[in-house]
Amino acid sequence: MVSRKTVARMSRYRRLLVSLHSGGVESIYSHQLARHAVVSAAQVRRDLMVIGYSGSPNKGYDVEACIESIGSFLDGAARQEVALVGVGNLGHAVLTHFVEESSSVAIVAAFDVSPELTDTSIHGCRCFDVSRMEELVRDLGIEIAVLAVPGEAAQESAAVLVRAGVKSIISFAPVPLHLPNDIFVEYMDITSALESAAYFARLGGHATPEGTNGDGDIEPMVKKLETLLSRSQMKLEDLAQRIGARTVTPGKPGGTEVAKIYAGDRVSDLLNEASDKTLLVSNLASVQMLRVAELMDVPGICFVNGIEPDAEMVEMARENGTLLMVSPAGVFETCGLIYQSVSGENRA
Amino acid sequence: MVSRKTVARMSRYRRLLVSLHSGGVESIYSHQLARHAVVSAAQVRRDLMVIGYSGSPNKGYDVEACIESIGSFLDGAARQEVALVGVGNLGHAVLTHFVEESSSVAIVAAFDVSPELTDTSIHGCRCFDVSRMEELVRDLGIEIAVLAVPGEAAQESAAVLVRAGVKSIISFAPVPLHLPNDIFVEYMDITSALESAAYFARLGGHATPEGTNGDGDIEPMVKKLETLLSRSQMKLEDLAQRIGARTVTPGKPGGTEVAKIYAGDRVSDLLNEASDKTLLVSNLASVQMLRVAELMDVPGICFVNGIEPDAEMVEMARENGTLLMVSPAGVFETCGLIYQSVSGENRA
DNA sequence: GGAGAATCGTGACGGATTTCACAGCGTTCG
DNA sequence: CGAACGCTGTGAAATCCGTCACGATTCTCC
Repeated sequence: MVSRKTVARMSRYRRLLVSLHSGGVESIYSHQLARHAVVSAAQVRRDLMVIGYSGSPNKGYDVEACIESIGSFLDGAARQEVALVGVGNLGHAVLTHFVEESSSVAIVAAFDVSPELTDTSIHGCRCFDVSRMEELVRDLGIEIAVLAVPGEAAQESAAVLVRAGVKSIISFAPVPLHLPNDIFVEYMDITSALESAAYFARLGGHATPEGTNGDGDIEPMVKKLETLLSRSQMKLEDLAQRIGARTVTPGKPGGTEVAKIYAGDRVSDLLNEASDKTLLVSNLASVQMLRVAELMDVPGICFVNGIEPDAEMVEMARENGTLLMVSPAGVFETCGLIYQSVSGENRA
Repeated sequence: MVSRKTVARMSRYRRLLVSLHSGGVESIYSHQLARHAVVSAAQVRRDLMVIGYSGSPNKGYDVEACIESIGSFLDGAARQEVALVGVGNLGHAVLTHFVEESSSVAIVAAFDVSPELTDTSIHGCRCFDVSRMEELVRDLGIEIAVLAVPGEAAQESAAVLVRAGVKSIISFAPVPLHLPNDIFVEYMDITSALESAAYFARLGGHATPEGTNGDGDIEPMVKKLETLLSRSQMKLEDLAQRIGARTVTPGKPGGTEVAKIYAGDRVSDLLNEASDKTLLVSNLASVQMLRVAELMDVPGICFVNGIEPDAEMVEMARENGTLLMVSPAGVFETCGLIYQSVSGENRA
């Protein structure tokens, strides 16, 4: 019996893998996937073990095959159809979420009490009056429902759905549902989530001691950071996002991995240290820096303190295919953020 | 250190207690609250122990004091303010959810990229351009944020929020967030939830063996059901909802507890068995039944198979203050549902 | 007043889930 | 060609969480 949490992680893995695959990634190691999914590497390996997919020790997991494998575990033979109950704001939001998804689950019918919605079509999904719900759900053989109705109506709607043959319910209503215990219920309780969030916000740092990062050993810090960076398969663009920097000019198409960070503007050091996988962090937005960057094939530069490069530099960077980003923080903070972003991350 | 799940349950308890309190309930036993919250009685007691609230062995927990106590645990000294990022359908839905809530958390500002939303007010919440987010969040000292933006924008928004001092984030985006690990993140991932739901729907009954219901002993079945019913403090109206029956005439104001079920139409038995806390389940919609009901002070009758009482009966029932409901299912199914509803319930 | 029944509080226990740690194995480099 | 490296797969340990079971307490009813 595979647990609820494991299944949820599978879904997450698949989404990440699909995204990576479309980005051209062919194979991936457990710790890389772990980083993307924000879980531990051991967790990834164990989860993939559960579904019986094996990677190779030297190439890691084949992304395509792994997606396939998760698919055969998560998805049924036929596409599974979902009913949506309650077409208010939340219902609309849920529908919007799923128009693009060509996944193996699809919302095929919506129900609401409001007469003006009846027989309209929203994002390609037909809306019926709630009085026809039981009949339709039963006849269509729908076994999954999303409950987006007010709390008062939730229990009753759920009871009707279950009677019509629904096996799984996702409820946004802030009330516990009383249902037979072979019905799967997933609560998405915003109120409760907010109150929890408030509690933990007030509590302040409940930081898990960053400690040894699961697998790997602890190395001298510099070495470690480099290793982590190169392992993380992190693209310049990702990094920019993670530290909240704004990208001014795009880098080379397809993105570039970053394996090293150099902070400073000492050209001599730079000439020694920089490589084609180095991100330059500098508070000196001069053409000079760009020239050095081009010389050393440095793929990206991050200016700090919110310093904007002038038009000439932007032009030059664009021509060279050098990625320029601007971080509002200072050198120290920027480096700190990057470090944190790579080494000490929140694990769900 | 109190766990995430416990905190979430606290929130749930409080909401239920508040609702019960406004319904006139003064005190409550652990197993009653447990039933409402769909958890085990032991769980309730342990949770309340955590926050240091003590009930009395004979009266159970004082509802008002308990609400108070949970409040002092969950809520901070000052009201905590929340920022909403992304004012699409989902954002609207979240705002709607919270207009009525006069709780200790409040959404005070919303942010969106869309210029036409800027400086509008939605449900009394001012909407700003996202460019001012960092500044405003920092200046207002907001530490909690709800992230209702598309997946692509989630990581960047989160980074900005954290830089502005946010400690807790609730994210609806279907991507894991890479953040320092002293930031609390609660994911409300609809996609993942749906895929899990699909998986478990297909899997069919993963029923937890209903087993001994936590505390109490196992008694002969009839006795047990009665005990459970009387313990459950279940009102006729609740029961109707839970089995998906439609209420035709209301019962006595304030509702009536139901402690016993009698199914059948043998008047002689009925005269022996029925009490003022019995629900009659019958497939015979005759005036005769109503007379007996009145005679025995039976508070409610449930007709099965969707049989509608005629106008005369409805009139009579209304006069007598007898609650009439109609269940679409047969006697067997209705009884089964009630039984299930009382004894074997899904526990989240 | 004492027996009985019901409840709460809590230490002990057990199951589930995650992490640790290491064997096994292909790859790379000297 | 052998040694070192880095990864996967997995048994074992650790941790978290919920349940059980029982003593303590209070009320009710002879």
